[in-house]
Amino acid sequence: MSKPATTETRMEKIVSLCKRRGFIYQSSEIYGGIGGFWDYGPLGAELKRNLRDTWWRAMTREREDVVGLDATIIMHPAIWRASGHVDTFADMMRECTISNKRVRADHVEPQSGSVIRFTGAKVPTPGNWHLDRTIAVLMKQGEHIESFRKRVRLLIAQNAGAAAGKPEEIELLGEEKIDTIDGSVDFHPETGGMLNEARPFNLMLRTYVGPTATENDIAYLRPETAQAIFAQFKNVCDSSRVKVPFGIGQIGKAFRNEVTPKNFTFRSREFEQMELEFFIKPDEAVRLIHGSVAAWHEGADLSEPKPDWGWEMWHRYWVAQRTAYYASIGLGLDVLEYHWQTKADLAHYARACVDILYKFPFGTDELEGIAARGSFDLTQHQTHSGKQLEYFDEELKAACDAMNQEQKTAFIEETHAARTNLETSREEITSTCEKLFKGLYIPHVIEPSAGLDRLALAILADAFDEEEVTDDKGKTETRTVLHFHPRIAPIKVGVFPLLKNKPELVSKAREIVALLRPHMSVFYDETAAIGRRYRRQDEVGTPFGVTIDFETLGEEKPEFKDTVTLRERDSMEQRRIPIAELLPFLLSKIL
RNA sequence: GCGGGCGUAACUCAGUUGGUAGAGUGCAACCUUGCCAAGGUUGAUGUCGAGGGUUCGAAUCCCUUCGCCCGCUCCA
Repeated sequence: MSKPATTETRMEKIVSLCKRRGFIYQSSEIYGGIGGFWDYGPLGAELKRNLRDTWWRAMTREREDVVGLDATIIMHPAIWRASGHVDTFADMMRECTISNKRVRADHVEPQSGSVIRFTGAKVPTPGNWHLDRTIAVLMKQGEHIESFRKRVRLLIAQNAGAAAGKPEEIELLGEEKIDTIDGSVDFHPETGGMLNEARPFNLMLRTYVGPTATENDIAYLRPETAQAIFAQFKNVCDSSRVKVPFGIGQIGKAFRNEVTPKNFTFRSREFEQMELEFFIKPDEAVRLIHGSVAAWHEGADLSEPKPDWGWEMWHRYWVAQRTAYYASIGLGLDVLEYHWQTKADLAHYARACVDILYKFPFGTDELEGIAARGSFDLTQHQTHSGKQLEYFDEELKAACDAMNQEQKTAFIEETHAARTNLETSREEITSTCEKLFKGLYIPHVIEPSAGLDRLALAILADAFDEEEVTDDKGKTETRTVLHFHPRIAPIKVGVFPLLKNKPELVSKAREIVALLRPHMSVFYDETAAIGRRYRRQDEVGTPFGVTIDFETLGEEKPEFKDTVTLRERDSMEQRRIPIAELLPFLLSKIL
């Protein structure tokens, strides 16, 4: 579509910049591209690596209570049956033959009414649009024939798009009642259109393990990284001397056969997740050890974990931790939103889930979900694998050993009275309590799960800016700049000799590059005028520029010998700094 | 998957009734240049998304296909 540059949207400008400067390319572009897959170019690779590193550092290295894991993408298919992904990601779906609206084959409610067949439809006016296939629609019991016809016209119009024009202009052809049905599941519950044959609809990408590639060899590319953590929970416990509460963090690729990849890299078929599964004591265990469970209230102190925290405090704690993380890379509360899922939104096993959303140019959408998942996942894997995944808590055991039988009986009664799920039987509760008395439980889990590619996109969108800059001569122009936080900027510093045809300047600049290179990504540029070189770096978000001029060499003003001009990207201000102070200064900004 | 829009240089886009493709920006080289996209000279880059068809001749017309955007749909 031809349109003036001024109407190019912010998102289009970002996509264009990403391509032009080497942040993000379409995958397989020279072969026409492949939908839902994106490659990171030289600068994008640096940006993404920096983001990955900040997460890993904040979530594992800087904490005593989190360890890392790097698991395979392809795992035993049974994992995905235990997790529920095979069932919910592989439904048999049927589509309405008029509207293409999709429903799960096993979720169609039986309906009754008259089946009306039309041999086609047409619009007599200019476009000469026509539908020349037979369609069958259910006229529901009690539906008036005229409102039914109106509904069918609307249905056809919606599906045909602009070509068919207004619904009221559509002329239905060859109307005929062909059947009366009772309790049929062959018509779409909303549209009444006849459904096609059920087809498998699988959101997990498949492959085959082994050379024979038979039905028995099917494996899946993981649709999330979390399950590997649960599957290796026992190994980590047995080999790492970790004690609940503790977490296992992982960064890795995941794959989903999205129906509609969209919004640039936001919804991709291959993407990278950064997930933490943080295992905590069940509230009952906390209560046994400490006599009570700290309840969350507005303004509660979440700065340091406390031994008497229950799941809700831990959940809030991780929301606060993750918020602090986003602030540390430049995403403050002004660009984030929080969506607390309601009881109705929640998956049946989840106790709470908050989405952290970023205000993307195309809409506010999810960066991360922080879910309190109870003991669902480990319990599923214990059941399906037959392996004991309970954790032995010495502290709990010691606390229970100090209780007498009366106290234990009272505890069981309290627990039964406080149960949230009324389907849980007294026997189950008693059995769980007896386990607790022995120090055994399946840990509960808090799961902060973030999308690395979405974060990279948010960072790009947030950093992108077009500033109106007025120079000394009063000339106004647009400066395109990416305001990356120095910590995550792909290039930390640009080094420029003021003039490239003066060998002393060039060799001094090369010395400074050699000085900085071991510590950070440095970009050396000697071409074109100095102003242009600054602007080039602005456009890729380099926070600092260092210029070597004749003062650096000690000419004219000896007091400036071995100082350089340091130019700051956001303010465009310059100051002189001794070369000896350059490295410590830059390191203080990027670490 | 359905409907609509679009696909020409690295980017943003022109391209007349079908006659062998252009601009601006960017990039490279040189000259000039003392600090915010300076000036000058020169230069490189296109299977016109891909495949097929019509035609003496296709960026242009037709068919198929792929990709991107929007809406629907889907969405742990």
